[in-house]
Amino acid sequence: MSLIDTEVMRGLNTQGALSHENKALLLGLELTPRYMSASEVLWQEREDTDQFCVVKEGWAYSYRNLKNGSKQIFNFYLPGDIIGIRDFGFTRRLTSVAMINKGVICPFSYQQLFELFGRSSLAVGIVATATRQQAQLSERLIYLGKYSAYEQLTHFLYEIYLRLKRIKAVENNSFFMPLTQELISDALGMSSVHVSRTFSMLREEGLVIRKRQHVMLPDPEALARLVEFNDSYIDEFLPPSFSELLKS
Amino acid sequence: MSLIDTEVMRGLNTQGALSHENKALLLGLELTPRYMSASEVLWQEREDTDQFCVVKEGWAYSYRNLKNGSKQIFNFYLPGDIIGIRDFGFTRRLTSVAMINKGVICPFSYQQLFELFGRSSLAVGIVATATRQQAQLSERLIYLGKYSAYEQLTHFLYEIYLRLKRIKAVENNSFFMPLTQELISDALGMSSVHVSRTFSMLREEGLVIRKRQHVMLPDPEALARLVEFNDSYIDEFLPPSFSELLKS
DNA sequence: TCACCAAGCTAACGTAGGTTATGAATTATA
DNA sequence: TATAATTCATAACCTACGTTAGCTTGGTGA
Repeated sequence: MSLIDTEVMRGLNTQGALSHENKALLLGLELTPRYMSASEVLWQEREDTDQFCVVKEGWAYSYRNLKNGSKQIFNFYLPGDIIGIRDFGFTRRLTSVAMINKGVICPFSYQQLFELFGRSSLAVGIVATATRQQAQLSERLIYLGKYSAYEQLTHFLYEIYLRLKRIKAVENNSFFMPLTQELISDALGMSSVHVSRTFSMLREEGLVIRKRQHVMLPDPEALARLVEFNDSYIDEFLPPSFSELLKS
Repeated sequence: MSLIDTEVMRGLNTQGALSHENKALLLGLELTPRYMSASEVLWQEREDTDQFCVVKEGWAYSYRNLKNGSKQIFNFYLPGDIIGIRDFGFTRRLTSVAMINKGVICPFSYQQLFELFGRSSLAVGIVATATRQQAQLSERLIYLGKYSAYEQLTHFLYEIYLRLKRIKAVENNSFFMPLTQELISDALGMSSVHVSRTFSMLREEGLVIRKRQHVMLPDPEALARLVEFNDSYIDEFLPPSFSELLKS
């Protein structure tokens, strides 16, 4: 998997926005795959930052261990996602990142990206990726602040569903989700007991059927209606002016 | 105020990182000031995106009105902050932005920025700004998720204090903060009643003295210790490699 | 100076969700 | 196949915070 296969670049590409030159630059970034075992740590908070990673297989997550013993998860990374943009512009990692299940990641250095910046307009793609991730976090912020656990979990599941659908990892409204309820609770800022309770509610209502790591949403749109999902931050293409720039 | 006077660019500048050429480019962005009255709206959610703004005077905030009638505030913008980076890469605004008190803002178009991208390495500065804002949000996420209202408010006040100190708006541990308790409650995701309760606690403990829009923190470091404040996302300079790039 | 209104304080009461605990189901390891 | 370790479900109890309400304070304008 090369950088061109990541979410944003793929989006650019399908719009025919990338010039041959820019494509060549992206493909030129040699991405040597690294095989990761489950719960293997990519990096720890406060380590020096020197690289991004593209997830090729498996799921990963960024988190911070808090002084009170609990853990806050910021983001889950699915295949095609770029990890580490958050730390771009800082000398040290702001969060730790670890694999959830086993998988494959492809690291590439900041240095390589700098060289791109100097030679091409691809920077906008990176900026766009960064803002997209920020937008995802912002949506989470809303649900943390103002909605009940029921609505939070609904929103979370629907977001995962949409992201997996984008990478063709949903079949018959079913998908593989290697998350324990404890991981979910760390992401949503609630207790794992309450995650369980809330899953029970969703199950009784027939909205979510879950068997371990296998999730089925009989009627995904019903979930979306429950939370009035704002999917522009996931689905939207780049504005036309971006495409123009990238063709040059 | 030109773009060069914004937080990140100022940081770059004081490190001697900006080449003459890049400085000239930044200064060339004519920023015509616009005088804003209190609670005037800069833009609404879903409007077309076409510009950033630099806050010259006054405070502003980004927010979204929720279907349940409440409001979630994402960010407060102080003088020197750039508003609108969040929307860069999207065709429509993700949040509304309004002034809190009266002030002055300087808009500049995305188009102008694109031209910079094509001609210089300044993109890294923008990326860095975007990631810094993201980092701020991430910290808020932690406090929303895992900490009590007391700790949240403490963290919030200390963050404002630090940001104001950076722009020399703190004197004798005192500063001007034009926020009502209701605005704070919308930002922290709690009720305004509970914000008041929590302020009372902080007052009784002698940690925060507040008279309307005037705040004094007799011992700021005491607050920092309470929340183990991670200030790297506010204070840290850019990594050396960025500076190198920007000199060219 | 008075009237008005927004902002803030405090109290009383209700509830969503935290905590602790126990047991069942599932997976991993020997 | 037995044993241990996770993961999940459900119950009982508790608390931080939301909600509603009534009062005080301070700023603003005629």
